[in-house]
Amino acid sequence: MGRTGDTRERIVRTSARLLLSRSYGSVSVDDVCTAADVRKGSFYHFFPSKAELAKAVVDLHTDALIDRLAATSGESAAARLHGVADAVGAIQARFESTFGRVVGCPFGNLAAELSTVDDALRDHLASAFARWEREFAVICHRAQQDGALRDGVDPDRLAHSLLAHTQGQILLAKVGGHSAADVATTLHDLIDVHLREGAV
Amino acid sequence: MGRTGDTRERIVRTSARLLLSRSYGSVSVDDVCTAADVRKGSFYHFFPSKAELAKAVVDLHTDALIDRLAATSGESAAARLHGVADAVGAIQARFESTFGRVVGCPFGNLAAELSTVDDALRDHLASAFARWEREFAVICHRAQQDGALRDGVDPDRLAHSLLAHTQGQILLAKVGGHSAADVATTLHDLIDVHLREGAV
DNA sequence: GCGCTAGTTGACCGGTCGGTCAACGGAAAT
DNA sequence: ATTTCCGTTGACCGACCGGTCAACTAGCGC
Repeated sequence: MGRTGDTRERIVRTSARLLLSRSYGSVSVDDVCTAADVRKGSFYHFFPSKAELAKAVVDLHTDALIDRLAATSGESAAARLHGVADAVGAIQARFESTFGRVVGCPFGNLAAELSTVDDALRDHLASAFARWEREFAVICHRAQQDGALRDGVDPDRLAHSLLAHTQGQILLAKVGGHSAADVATTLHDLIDVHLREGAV
Repeated sequence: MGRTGDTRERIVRTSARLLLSRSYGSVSVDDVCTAADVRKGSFYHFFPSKAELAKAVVDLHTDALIDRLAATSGESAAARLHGVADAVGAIQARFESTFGRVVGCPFGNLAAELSTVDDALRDHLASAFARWEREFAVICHRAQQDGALRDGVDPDRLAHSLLAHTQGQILLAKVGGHSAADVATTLHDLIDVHLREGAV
């Protein structure tokens, strides 16, 4: 075996930061290399292309998100639903304090920019979103079993709706210059209208 | 005066098409010029920069959207609310048939990609979204006056929520390969949960 | 201590990027 | 008919893009 280092990880983490602060198109491989203090040859030793780097960044965020959702607990399913909104709010708040403003969702940003440009990356993002939605759906189904959902509310549709709302809300906050706290608030509102009155 | 032509308009319309089918970063000025059969010098006669072209494209879509919303009528405010969902669905369906798949919202795509990159463009998009949201809000307020809204539903928040939902739903359809019809359906669902039962 | 190999380096490449410019052309106003 | 000036043209620019490569180096297994 040859030597071992943290170069690859440094590249991914640095890219994650740069991709949040700007767009995929405006972040060059040279930018990444400079910021990560890595020579370009090393970059292409680990990644066959810039697009593959983007996938790695998506994976990084996916893992982080799943971890945080797993840590989200609450007595009732209804409370766990609100916990999801809190998790999203917390992540966005961290980004906001790091970059000084809402910079968007790591998945949503890449999805909007590259879904029509790179099919492989779109697939990758679709999988990430699907996984995310499945996590939501599990909680929504439990909420329904608990009788916390309003009549006629389909748990799968609610999960999808929740995800869409999250994406849209973050996007609007990003372009409108709103705060991460507002994102969480409107998310809580959406959950409330789907819950039976009095449910906790 | 010198001669007059449709060059500028041809540039804008061609760009609108290209920007929907791909991303801002992946569409070069040369691409636009080739597709519009315009020489680059002419392009820069009308637009000081590529970013200014993007603004013009945003304006084009804004006008089209406002026109369509104005044409949306219905007996009751509740029906007009659903008419908004239909309008969005119709626009997306047209894009879908043109490009063979859901390609995203013209505003949302640019907002996601460029909000963190170009401040002037972000402002421009923020104004477009604000105008859009105001149109929604008027209808939501009327619905409330008609007593069609569920108790505790704030019309302004509903308008914002509707916009966010639209954006998120379109984004998810784009990355997930869903159809424009699904977007409209989920939008109708969202409206229904905010309406008092039995309201039309 | 030696060989293997994963990791590193920096020079290099062709193409494309957004943008510039001086010269030219043609319709409208006089 | 001449002036005027918006519109048009195509050659041109330096910077930067993503990506390549041959030579080199340092650590692990032996």
